[in-house]
Amino acid sequence: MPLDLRPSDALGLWHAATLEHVRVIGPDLTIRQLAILLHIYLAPPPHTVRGLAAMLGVTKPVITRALDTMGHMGLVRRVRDERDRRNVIIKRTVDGALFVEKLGDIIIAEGRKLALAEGTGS
Amino acid sequence: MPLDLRPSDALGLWHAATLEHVRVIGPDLTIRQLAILLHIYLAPPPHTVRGLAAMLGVTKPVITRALDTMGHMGLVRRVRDERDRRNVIIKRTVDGALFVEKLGDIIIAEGRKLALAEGTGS
DNA sequence: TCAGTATAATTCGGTTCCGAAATGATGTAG
DNA sequence: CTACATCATTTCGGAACCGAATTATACTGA
Repeated sequence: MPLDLRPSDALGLWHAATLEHVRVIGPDLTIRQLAILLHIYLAPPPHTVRGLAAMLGVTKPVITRALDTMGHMGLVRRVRDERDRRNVIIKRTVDGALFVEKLGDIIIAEGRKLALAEGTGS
Repeated sequence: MPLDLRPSDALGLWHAATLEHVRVIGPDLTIRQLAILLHIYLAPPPHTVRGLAAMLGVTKPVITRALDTMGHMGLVRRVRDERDRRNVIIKRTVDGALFVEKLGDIIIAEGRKLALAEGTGS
């Protein structure tokens, strides 16, 4: 049951991984953009602007702007839905997958460090 | 050993908690600000601008601006160091402690949901 | 006292983000 | 074919953030 976190675990992990995120990845991603990116890569497709906006409880321009930025970084890709050309389908990219994988590595590494620190401490 | 996360656990937890963070807390905190805030509340004091800047690998103006914003939100407080009046000591506040606690609750709640979902799944 | 060092804050031009409202493009129903 | 509905995007004014350079304040040592 690896997800039954105690409060000190939860915040300690967030602290360590967020710190490492800033150090390694830098400031070039807001929390909203991160949430959108993770949802695109971890939730089953298809993903639309409207769907993402509803998911996060934000307006559609927020999604459009985030896709602009992340598209420019190569993390996501837009494709018109040919069934209904009003829709835009957001696709994954190789660079985006690598980015998400790297984030996962950071979290796991920091979690492991904390587990070790606790083990020696108690 | 609650922090020995598998890759799917780590990213799943990040996904769920970041999503909930955006929904509940909103956009009013950048990743850098979050890292600074967590460090102030989870690492032993005293905290100075210089120390925080070195910790995150950023310049001091980044910290100054973040403290301006978060100070205005009531999440942290600045106090001049009377020993060496060049230094600024960053202090915790009640509102900041409540904020961090709320974030911890979000993470724990999402972690518990994921643990349950895995339990039924396998 | 007077340079030199160290700390935090401020300024600069440029970029991005915010929410709200307006616009464009596409589909649907009468 | 004409309204209407539904998407996504663009525009607007205002705010925050970015890195780099500069300024202001305070300590230190000769």
